[in-house]
Amino acid sequence: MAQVSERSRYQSQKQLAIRSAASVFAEKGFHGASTKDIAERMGIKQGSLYYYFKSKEEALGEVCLYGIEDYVERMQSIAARDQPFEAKLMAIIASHLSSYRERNEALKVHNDERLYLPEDKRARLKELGSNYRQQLERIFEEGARTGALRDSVECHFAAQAVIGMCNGWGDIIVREPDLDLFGLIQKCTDLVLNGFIESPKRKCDGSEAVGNNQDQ
Amino acid sequence: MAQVSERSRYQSQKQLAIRSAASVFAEKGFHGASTKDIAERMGIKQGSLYYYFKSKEEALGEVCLYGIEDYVERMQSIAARDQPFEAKLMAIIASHLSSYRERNEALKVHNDERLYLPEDKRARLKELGSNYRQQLERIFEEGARTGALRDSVECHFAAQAVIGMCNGWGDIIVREPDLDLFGLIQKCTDLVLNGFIESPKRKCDGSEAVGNNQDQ
DNA sequence: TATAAGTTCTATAGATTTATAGAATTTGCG
DNA sequence: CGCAAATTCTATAAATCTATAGAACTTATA
Repeated sequence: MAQVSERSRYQSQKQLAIRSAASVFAEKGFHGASTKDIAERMGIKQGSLYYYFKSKEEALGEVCLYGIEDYVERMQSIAARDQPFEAKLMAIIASHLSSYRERNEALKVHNDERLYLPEDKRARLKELGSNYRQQLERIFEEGARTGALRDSVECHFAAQAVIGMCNGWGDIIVREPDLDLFGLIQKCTDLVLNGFIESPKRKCDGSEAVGNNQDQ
Repeated sequence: MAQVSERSRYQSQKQLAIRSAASVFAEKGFHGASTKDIAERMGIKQGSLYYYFKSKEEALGEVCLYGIEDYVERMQSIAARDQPFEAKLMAIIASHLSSYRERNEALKVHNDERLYLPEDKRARLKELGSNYRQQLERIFEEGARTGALRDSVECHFAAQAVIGMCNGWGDIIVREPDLDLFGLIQKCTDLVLNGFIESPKRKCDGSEAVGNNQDQ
């Protein structure tokens, strides 16, 4: 019956295995999750899981990689755009927060569980994470160059702060399915751009940049 | 009887047990840590640990409570002060970030591992966490009332955002002992107050630049 | 010193988990 | 159909890990 090739079945089952592992790891943590849990969520028996993963640790490695690869790809596509700073920032925040709502429990697993991988298996993840942060840093640097940012802003701090803030919302987004993601994206962007304080000299050009972009 | 002395030994050993558990849980996670690990860090044998904890889960509960109690106490003392909004905000950020550098691996454990406690054991933690957030919310509300904050600021969002951002720095602070904490505190406060954007010219009335676009 | 309470140790039952081997089943295809 | 490869299953060893029981050791004090 299956018209598709064997290779394709393997691929789709492997994908299912990775997603099942992501789901279980996100819920119970790496050490709290058993290979039986993962296999059951996938609909096969515990022993069969080893047809797709050499070890539980390898499963974690693949889940983390899957999660962060997607995350970095989005960043690259945003960074490459020809848009003003404010629009890029909002797109990045939108992409980051959205990935917690979408298929991507894998990103949460990467954030929370990657430290349980041995050093050598974490090298690639580090590279990708640094890449993400550096691209965000460069966006801030460009914003500073074009005069959109205050002179005092340190781009390394800024990038780390935005990433950290978004990661912080990740937990809440996952736990509260009814949360208004779009409103949250706007409020976060507004915070990062303008802060909370009342200022006598506030830029208030509402039409600019911020309302007109949506990322997936 | 010798109550004083023996009682005192029990107390100090129990405290040591809680800190050892906090340290091991912070490093390996609740499920990744064994009671043997905790006992060894404490300098006793695995079985002896059960003189101080009825179960591993109870140990987690006590660690989490220890961590967040301290955290909430600091918030209460700050909230009670008679200071302008900006000073309180900075004090809160300072307190939060400092606790990751100090004795308080317990706060990190609370943040990362408390979900592995059963519902009923988490009730008290929830209460304390809510208390913290509500007090911070009230500080923002007061800031709004006194005109220090923009009208459009939503205090619930603001409180959650500040907490999330600080938690995000927690991981980094723990991992990088040489990080300049005082500089970080200043930069975080500056971000929350002023944002990153250059704000030249125009002041505007109530209508906000970014906050008014809803319905997704 | 003798005693009793307090603290820690040893040993182990019982449960769970990872990973492997080989049998059994399913699938694609000539 | 009937073969061979791909996929999944069963069964299990070996290594955990939690929690308990009871023995042994410590300490304060009578």
